[in-house]
Amino acid sequence: MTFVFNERDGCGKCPIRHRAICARCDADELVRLEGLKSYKTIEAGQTIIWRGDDLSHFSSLVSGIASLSRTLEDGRTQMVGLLLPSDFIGRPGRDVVEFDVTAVTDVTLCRFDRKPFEQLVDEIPHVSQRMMEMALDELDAARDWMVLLGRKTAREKIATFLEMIVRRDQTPVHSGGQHVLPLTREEIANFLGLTLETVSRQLSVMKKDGIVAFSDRRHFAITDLEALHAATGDDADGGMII
Amino acid sequence: MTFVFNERDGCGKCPIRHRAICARCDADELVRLEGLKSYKTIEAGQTIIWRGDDLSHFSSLVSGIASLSRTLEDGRTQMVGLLLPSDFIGRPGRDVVEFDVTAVTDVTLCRFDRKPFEQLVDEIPHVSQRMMEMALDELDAARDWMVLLGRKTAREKIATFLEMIVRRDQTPVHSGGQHVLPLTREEIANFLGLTLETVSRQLSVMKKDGIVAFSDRRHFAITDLEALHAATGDDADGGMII
DNA sequence: CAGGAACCTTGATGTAGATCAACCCAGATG
DNA sequence: CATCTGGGTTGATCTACATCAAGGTTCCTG
Repeated sequence: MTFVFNERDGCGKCPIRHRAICARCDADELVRLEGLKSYKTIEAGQTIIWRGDDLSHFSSLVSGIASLSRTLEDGRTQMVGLLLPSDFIGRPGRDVVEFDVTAVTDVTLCRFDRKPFEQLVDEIPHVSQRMMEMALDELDAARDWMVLLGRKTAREKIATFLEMIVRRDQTPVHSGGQHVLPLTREEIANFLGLTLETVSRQLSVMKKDGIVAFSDRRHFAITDLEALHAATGDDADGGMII
Repeated sequence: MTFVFNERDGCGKCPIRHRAICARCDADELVRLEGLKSYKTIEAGQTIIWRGDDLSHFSSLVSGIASLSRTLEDGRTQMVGLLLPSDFIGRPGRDVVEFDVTAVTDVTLCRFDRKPFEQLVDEIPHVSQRMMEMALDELDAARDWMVLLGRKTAREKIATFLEMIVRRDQTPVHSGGQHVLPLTREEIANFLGLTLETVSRQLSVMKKDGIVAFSDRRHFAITDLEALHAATGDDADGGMII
C-alpha cells in the first residue's frame, strides 16, 4: 500500500536530505541514497500509480499535490488521502499499491529504487522509527476522517475540510488571509463522500452565512473562524493531525 | 493515539512472547519486559481508556474484543477499529489517546509501563520495524474502511462487514460454518455509519435472499458466499487487510 | 416464575442528500 | 472575436436511510 508521511518542516528541497526521512541520521547515512535518486514530473490529472501496480521504487513528493483514492466498479470513487510536498509514496514490505495515486496538480517526484531503500530501513534504526511514527500519525488522521465520513453532515464535512485546508496551508504570510483551494468541486466531493452538487450548495450556504468569502473559484478567505469551527461538529480541542 | 496491531499467528499467550512484538528478536531481548508486565481484566461494556486520557502504559489484548471509537458532542458515535486478541493499545511517541477504547466483551489486558517499552522500541531495531509494518497494515485497513463509509450503500456495508467477520474468524474448525457475531446491532451500526434499525432491516433482507442464516441473534452461517461477496461491491481480488 | 431490562424487529413517516437537468462563466483555441 | 470546453451554480424531484413508534424476544434477578 501507499504510505504517506508528513513533514512540513523540511527544507522543501529533495526529500532525501529531509528531516522527513530521518531527523537523527547524520549526513553520511543519508548520502548513501543520493546517487540513486531520479526526478520525474507528472501532469495534473495523470495517474501516477494504479491500484495493483508493482511498486518498483519509492517516491517522495517534491512539489504539487496528489491524491490517494479507490474507485468501485460502477465509478463511485472515494479519496482516502491527500499527498502534499514531502509526503511519501510506497512502503517497505509490500510491493503492490492498494490505491490509485493521481496528480491533482502538476507534480514532481523524487524517486529511488526499492531495494536500496528497504535496505536503508533495515540498517538504520532511526529510519524505521521515524516511519513508524509517521505511519501512526497517518493512522490517526485516517481514523479522524472515518468519523467525518461515517457520522458528519454535509455542512460539517465541508467546514471540517475548509478548516483542514487552512490548517495545512503553509503559505508563508497568509496573503491577506487568502487560501488556495487545490481541488475541484468533484474532487472535494470524492474526498468527503458527497456529490459535487452538494459541495457547491453547502459552499454557497456558508458564503451566505458569512463564514467564507470566495474571491474566485479557487481562492477563499475565512471570514468567521469561530463560526467555521462551530460548523465542523468537533469539540474545542479536538483536531485532526494532518 | 491508539495503535493496534494484528498478529494472528502468535501463540495466544501473553503477547510479550508474541511474534507480534518482534519475530526476529531473540529470547534475551524479549525477556527484558517480562518482569514489568501485569494483567488486568475489564468487564464488557466498560471503557478502558477515554479519549484524552494519559497513556501511562501499553497494553496488549490477551482475550476478548475491544473497540476504538469517537463520540461527537451530540452523541453520534463512529467506531474506527475493532481490537482482537494480540492487538495493541498505546503508541510510542504520544502520551494521549485520541479515541475511546471500550471493552465489547470481557477483556483481559497484558500491560506494561510506557518508559521501558519506549526504550525497547528505541534500542531494538526489529521492534520499530515490526511496528511500522503493522501500523501500515492498519492504515490500509482504515483506508479500506473509509471507502466503505464514504461510498457504500447500507447493503454493501453489511455484506462487507459479514465478510470481514468471516475472514477474521479464527475458530479452529469453523464449527459447521457457524460464526459468532460479537457486536450488538447498535455497535454494528456505529461501525458502519448506519442506524441500528437499518442494520436490522438489511440483515433481514439478506436472510430472505438466502445469503445468511441466523441460528440465534449472535450466531450465523453464510449460506451463499458468492452472493455475499457480490453484495459487498468490492471487485474479485480486492480485500481488506484486517 | 413474574417482571424487568436490554436487545431486536418491523412499520409508518420524514428528510438530507442524490439525481436529473438547465444554465452560467472563465479560460483555451482556432 | 466566436465558440468550445471544463468546471461551477442553482432548481426540481426522487430515494435511501434516518427517525419515530410499537411490539416481540431473551435473559437476568428477585
